[in-house]
Formats: sequence, structure tokens, C-alpha cells
Amino acid sequence: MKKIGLKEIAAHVGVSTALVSYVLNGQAEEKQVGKEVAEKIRKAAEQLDYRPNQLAKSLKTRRSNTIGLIVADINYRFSSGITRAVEAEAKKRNYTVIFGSSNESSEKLQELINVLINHQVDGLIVVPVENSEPSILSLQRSDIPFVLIDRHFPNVLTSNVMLDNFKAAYDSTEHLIRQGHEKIAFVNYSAQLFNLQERTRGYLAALSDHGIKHHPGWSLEVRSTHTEADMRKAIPHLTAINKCDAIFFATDRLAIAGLKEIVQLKILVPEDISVFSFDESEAFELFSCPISHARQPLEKMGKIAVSILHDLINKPKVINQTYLETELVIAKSCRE
Amino acid sequence: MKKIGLKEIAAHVGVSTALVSYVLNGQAEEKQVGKEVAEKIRKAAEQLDYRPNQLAKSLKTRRSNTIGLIVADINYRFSSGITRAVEAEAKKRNYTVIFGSSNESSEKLQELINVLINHQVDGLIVVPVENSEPSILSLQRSDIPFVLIDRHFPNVLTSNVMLDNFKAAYDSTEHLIRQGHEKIAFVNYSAQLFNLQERTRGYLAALSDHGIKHHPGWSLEVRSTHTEADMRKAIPHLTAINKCDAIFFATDRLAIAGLKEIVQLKILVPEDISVFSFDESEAFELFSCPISHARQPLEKMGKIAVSILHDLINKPKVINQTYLETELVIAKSCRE
DNA sequence: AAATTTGCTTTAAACGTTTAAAGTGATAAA
DNA sequence: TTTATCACTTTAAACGTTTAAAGCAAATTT
Repeated sequence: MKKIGLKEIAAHVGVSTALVSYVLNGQAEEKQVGKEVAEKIRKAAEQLDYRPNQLAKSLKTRRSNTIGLIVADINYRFSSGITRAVEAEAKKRNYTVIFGSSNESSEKLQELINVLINHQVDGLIVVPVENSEPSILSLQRSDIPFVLIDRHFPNVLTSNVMLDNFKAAYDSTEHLIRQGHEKIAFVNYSAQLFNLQERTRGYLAALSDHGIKHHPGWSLEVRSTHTEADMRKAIPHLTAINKCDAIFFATDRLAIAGLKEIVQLKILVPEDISVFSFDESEAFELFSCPISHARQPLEKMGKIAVSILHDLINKPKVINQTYLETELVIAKSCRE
Repeated sequence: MKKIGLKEIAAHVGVSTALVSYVLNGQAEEKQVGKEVAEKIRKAAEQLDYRPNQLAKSLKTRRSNTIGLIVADINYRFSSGITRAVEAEAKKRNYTVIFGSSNESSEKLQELINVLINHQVDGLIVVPVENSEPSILSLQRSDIPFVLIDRHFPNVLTSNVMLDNFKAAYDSTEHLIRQGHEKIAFVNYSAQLFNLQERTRGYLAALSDHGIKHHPGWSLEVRSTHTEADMRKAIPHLTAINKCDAIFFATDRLAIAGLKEIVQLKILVPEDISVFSFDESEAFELFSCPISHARQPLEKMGKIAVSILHDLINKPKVINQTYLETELVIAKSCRE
């Protein structure tokens, strides 16, 4: 069964490919194609089950109607949420998504960027990973439109849609303070990622603004590579030694690891200690009490990212940096 | 800054595009390209930062080196696991993945298939959804290689990589029986999906093979659209009324919903009742005790799917149906 | 000296589209 | 009758590659 192209339809109807192209692209009116001819062409296309070759189309029009999406790890709840939103919004705007997962490796990220560029994506949505600054810089030099999502580099000017991590952490901490907590601990990863650092900054600012002197023993960093082991030391350090009355975890993965340890030590939430998490996790669903957390608007982030990218693709390039607020989901894990 | 193509390199070096193409595709030897010329070409490509246009390449070679992946919902842990594996294996074999999520809608699935075919994917990996049989049948008629994953239609002959759902459910049930449980409940979705029905069949067969008479009150179906409400009735029905000593949930989502209700009712696991789940969930991590479950080999499934597809793309088409076994992860949620 | 081989390079068509430009025959205006 | 306009259609080049075939000069064999 031969592939059906414009040529086959043209032959079938007895006209040139140009006419077929016009009709099938909705330019029948504009190009004044004869009414019956147009009808015949449409019918033939239908009947022969014509499938336009998007590659040829893209090659000619220099538009692939394709955007690349690179997430840090598709297994993160954050990533799948973003992916879903991006895909939906992209589809609405008639883009197809080419997907890649860097698995937090900057080399893999660079490779993916190359592959996607070779595939002539019209634009790129990227969640950058640690040490990927050079890749982003080189992206910037090529003239592919792109927008960063969730993470960015403070000294590289890019379009991005971000959480206001500082504010989210600030508000969350403030919430804990208002609830009457006095010794609020903060657990973060020992990573250089800007948005994680912003969370630390927000935490410290809230304490300071409320006249609470930060005790160095209250905030800890654990390694992402040895989370479990580090957490095993961290929790007793914060509870038994520093007598903290609340722990604010900088990510959901940290909260899970921390809660496991807390359960292990038979510490009760919220009776013995309050717990607050940045981001939610499916894991919270079955914890003994619902966990208060700052919720990221994934749907919105994905949607906005596509929207910004779309503008970038079509209009004179203007840097667009959108900061979104988180919603605080207050649950029983924080004692009043 | 003009786009660099073969032509630009050719002009820069002072040769024809043919030579450039040969060299850059590793056919320098074969085509007996002069050594210094080859070197000059490579250098120029490097220096001008040449990016081959994959679209043009594909158009000419009739190979896009692209495969389409359509999952049912990227937010499922199952989907993201498969996606990660597929992407990794695809990359190894030099394919790029174009991604789509049908969100359990058969119309969306059909649309996605069309888009991907128009993008000239070399093949397709699909997790079909309910009522998508017509789409799969039409896929079969076109001659795009494809493999189904996780789900399939028993009366449509396709290549697929599947779990042996019957065996997995059988083995799981048998495990519960061996542990001494006598009244084993089974909770499934009221869906027509073949693999879910296979799980029910496996459960029933195990009971029967061990001389246990199945009591109709032991197995229940809840609606995916009203899981919570249905589950609220289901759990008391199984515990208080039918005095079951174990509940086997047919999916992880069901297990989560069930466990929530169980916690609500202050029923203790495993003291009051044993719980077994098909598939695991991040949510189990923070439950009061680890949940026994049948684990799906996601990595393997994704990898094999790509491997089968790759064969399908390159060799005379042979139907390949691979059934994988699950691993039983035995934990404390089942009383001995 | 002519013919063949060798080593390297170019030519040109093709993949399936799009689209500006040119072509055509009929009708209307001059 | 000539010319212009109209309504429709075709021609052909182009997008960036690949690749069979042909070309060509120097070296080697007859």
C-alpha cells in the first residue's frame, strides 16, 4: 500500500499538487479554488486517508509545531504534574511535545537539548539541573526560544516561570510563628540550587522579622545522596537536643524522609512536634495526620510556561519572568 | 546569524555538499574522501557549530528516529516509571521520544495517534484506554509498528508487553491463603479493562484451587469516578459484615483509598486485618506499616517494549507478546 | 601510446510539502 | 476588435538533506 501524498491526491483528482495543498490548508477561498474541484479534493483526501507529512511541512515552513520539554526526573510528582499541564496546553495551541528527562544530570540535559534542537523544536521548556548553567548559557546564544521552569540561575537573564520561593517559605514560617511556635527548625538539601536557597532565605527572614533570634542548631542540611543517613542524625538533633517545636522541610522528599524517622522515634505529630512541608506528596495521604504544606500550582506553571514560550516563538523576544505564589494548605500536622 | 547547513560548510571548505555529508556521517573511509579534506570538513563543522536538521534527514531517509509514547495518565506512578524506562532505552538505541498522555480518554488517544503518525514516528508504544479498541484496530491497518504495554484487547492480535495479571493475582492470593487467611476479600474497579478482570480471575482461581469456597460478599467493585464514596461503604461491608481477615486491593489507588477508610474506622493493620496491594505507591511509605504488594517491573516493561518495537521497525514483522511476572514484596501488612 | 584503474570529487535528483509567479481561457470593458 | 479583467490552474523553485551516478585527473597497466 503506497503512501498517500499530495501527489497521489492530485493525480487522483486530476489537478496539480498546488491546488490540493491550498484546499487542504483552508486556503480554498483565498486562492479562489473552484468549488467543485475543492470538494473533489477534500473527498479524495478523506477517501484515500491522506496523512500530511509533518516533516516535509516543517522543513518547508520552518516551523515544526513542536516544543521540547525537559524535566529533572519524570518520577517526581512535580515533573509529572508539569508535564501533564504542558502537554495539555501545548495541544490546545497545536504543538506536539517532545519529551526528555535529564535525571538530574547536566550532561544528559545538554545531550537532550542537542537532540531537541536537531529535531527543530520551535521552543524549549526546561527544568534546569545543578551545574547546567553552561548549557543554559549556550541555549541563550543559539536563538531558540526557551523558558525555564521551577529553577533558574540568578545571574543568567532568562524567561522563566517560578515559584516565589522566598515568599512561600516566608509565609509558611510566619504561619508557624503565628501559631505560637518558638523554635522552628528548617531542613534543606545541601544543594546549590537557587530556589532551595531562596527557601532558606525566606525562613530566616520570617524569623528575623518576627524578632526571633535564629539558633544555628535549628537549621540543617542533608545530602541528597545520603538523605536517610543524614536524616537519622538530623531528627534527634532537632528534637532531643534543640527542643524544636516545629520542623519545616524544604521539600516533600525531605518531609517523607523526616517523617519516617519521626515515626521510627515514636515522636507524635502534632502532639510532640509540628511538621510543615514544602510541596505535597502522595505519601502524605496515609500519614497519621494530614500534613500542612505549601502547594505549588503545577497546572498553572505548566500552562504559563507554554503561554510564555508561545509568545516568545511568535513575537519579538521579550524576557518574561513570572513568579507564582504558593497556596498554604493548613492541616492538622501543626499544633496551634 | 544565518543557520549553518551542509551548504554553508561546503562553501566554507570549498567542496560539494556531498562530501560534507559523507564525512559527517562517518562514510569518509567508505567513500574514499581525501584525508585532509575530511579533516577540514570536520573542523569547519565544529567551528561553525553545525547542527544537522533532523527533519530534512528524516524526510530523505524515511526514518525519523523518533518513537511515540502514549500513556494513560502521566500522573500515575506506573506511567512515569514506564516513561522513564522507555526514554532511557530509546535514547540508548538512538531514538527520540515524542510523548502524549491520553488521560484515559479514547478520543484523546486517537487524536494523539494521528498527531504522532503525522510526525512520522518510526513506531508507537501505547498504553490503551477503555474503548480504544477501534483506534488500535486502525493502527493495525496502517503499517506503523507499535506495541501495547500493560493493557491489551484479548481479541485483537498485537505485540505487547504485559504483566501476567492472572498469575500475579493468583500468587498474591495464594500467599494470603498460605499465611492462614480464610476470608480473603478482593476490591477491584468496575472497569472493563482486561488486565483488571484478569486479576479478579486470578483471585478466584487461587481460592478455588485451595478449596476455599468464594463468598459473593467478599469481592466488591468500586467506581473509579466515585472511589471514595464507594469505598466508604465497601470497607465496613468487608470487615464488620463479612468478617474478612484480609483485603486484596486490585490497584495501588484502591489500596490507598481503602487504607484511608481503614484508618478512619480505627481498624488496625495487620492486627485486625491484613492488607495486600497490587502495585506500590509512594503513599505506602508513611503508612503505619509497610504494605505487602505485587510489584510491577516497570523498568523491564519499558525496556522490553522499546526492544520489541525496535525489532518491529527493523525486521519482518512478527507478533511478540511478552508476559512478565511480578515480584511479591512481603511486608508487615499481612498477619501470619 | 592507448587503455584501464585508482582516488577523489561533483552533479543532480529525490524526499513531501509550500507558495510566489506565471499561465490560460472566458468574459467584460474600451 | 482590441484590451483588460476575472476566475481559476499550473509551474517550478525551495526547504536541508542523502546518494546513485557520473566526472576527472593522475597513476598504472597493457
